[in-house]
Amino acid sequence: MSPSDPPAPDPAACPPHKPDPRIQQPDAPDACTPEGTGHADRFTRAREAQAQALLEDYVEMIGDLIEQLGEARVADIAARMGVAQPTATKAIARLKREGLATARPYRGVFLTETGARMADRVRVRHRTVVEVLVAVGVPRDLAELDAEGIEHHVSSQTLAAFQSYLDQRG
Amino acid sequence: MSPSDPPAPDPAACPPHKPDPRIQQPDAPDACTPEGTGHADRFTRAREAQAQALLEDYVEMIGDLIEQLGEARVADIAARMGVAQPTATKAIARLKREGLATARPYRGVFLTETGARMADRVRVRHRTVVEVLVAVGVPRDLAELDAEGIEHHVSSQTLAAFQSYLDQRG
DNA sequence: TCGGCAATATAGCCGTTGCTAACTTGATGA
DNA sequence: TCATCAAGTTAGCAACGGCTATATTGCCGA
Ligand SMILES: [Mn+2]
Ligand SMILES: [Mn+2]
Ligand SMILES: [Mn+2]
Ligand SMILES: [Mn+2]
Repeated sequence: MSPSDPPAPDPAACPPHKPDPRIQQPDAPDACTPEGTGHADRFTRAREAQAQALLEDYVEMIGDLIEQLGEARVADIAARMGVAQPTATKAIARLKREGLATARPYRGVFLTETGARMADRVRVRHRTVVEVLVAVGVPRDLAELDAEGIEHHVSSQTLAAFQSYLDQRG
Repeated sequence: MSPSDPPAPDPAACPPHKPDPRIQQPDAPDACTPEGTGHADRFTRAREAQAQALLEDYVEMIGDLIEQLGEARVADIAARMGVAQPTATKAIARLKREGLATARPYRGVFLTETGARMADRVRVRHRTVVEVLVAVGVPRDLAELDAEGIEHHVSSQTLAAFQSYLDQRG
């Protein structure tokens, strides 16, 4: 596993990189070929989830701000996200592009119907993730921290399993 | 929550954006000011975890490939990550920059001591996350998928809690 | 009313992570 | 031996998400 320790491949097991045009039917998964393990989709999936994460957090937070303060200002959004104001403005531009928010320049930011629905969904999921973490023994403060990243990778089916788990253990 | 529904802020509760130079001591958390809630660190933390995610996945996978095939080739890395070869090459360049891997051009990729240690740590964490998900009722296939993203946001303390949970419930 | 200032927007930089197209290299087999 | 061609690299593009510096706007109080 170190550069000075060149690997000793077992030549009998998995001859690497000798394209063997013999009996291979092209769509049969080959145990000796990395593609055969089908791990790639996992990473693609995780990347897609991550691409949504920023939108989800902004939308949830804008919903919170409107609820708590009556409006969502760029300065407040930026402060809560821990970014500079132009960064928040740029993110809001993306929210608008994706139909999740609207904004009147130099005024507040508002959620569309779609955005508001996403905010609610994300808020529920966030709370459920925290509760599951607490239920398995994570201190609540820490659960709150870790959940902020974890939540975006919890699929709806996994979320359903979480809810069952919490219900059934009262 | 919609643009046509301008918020009705409770003016008595939290007068927004009137900088009130009165009795405020500057470092006292203000309940009416979003910064006072101290949520920003959470997101900063999640962003930092995410910045590590790519490195962690590559390092783990390179370790797997060396173990399984005796060597880690760019083509195999790219295939398993579900990206194009130049994307893998670029990621490997970052691994080298960060002291996690070395590579002989046109030959294989190798892990440094640091990289190998990270690979082991990440592999253990990945398995633990999957086992916790399974333990709370997530089907194993799905647990494997979701864990690929979740793992990177599980802090070492949360991981310790996960391990205790798994131990204590046999 | 209107000048000043705080909030917001814009411009432009950087690094990361994808991609495709084109070039280089080196291993293989005839 | 050496031509071929798969594997790898390089070049260059785009989108995203940070940032700072600067321009703009609109709100409030004098
Ligand atoms: Mn989050
Ligand atoms: Mn959240
Ligand atoms: Mn992962
Ligand atoms: Mn993993």
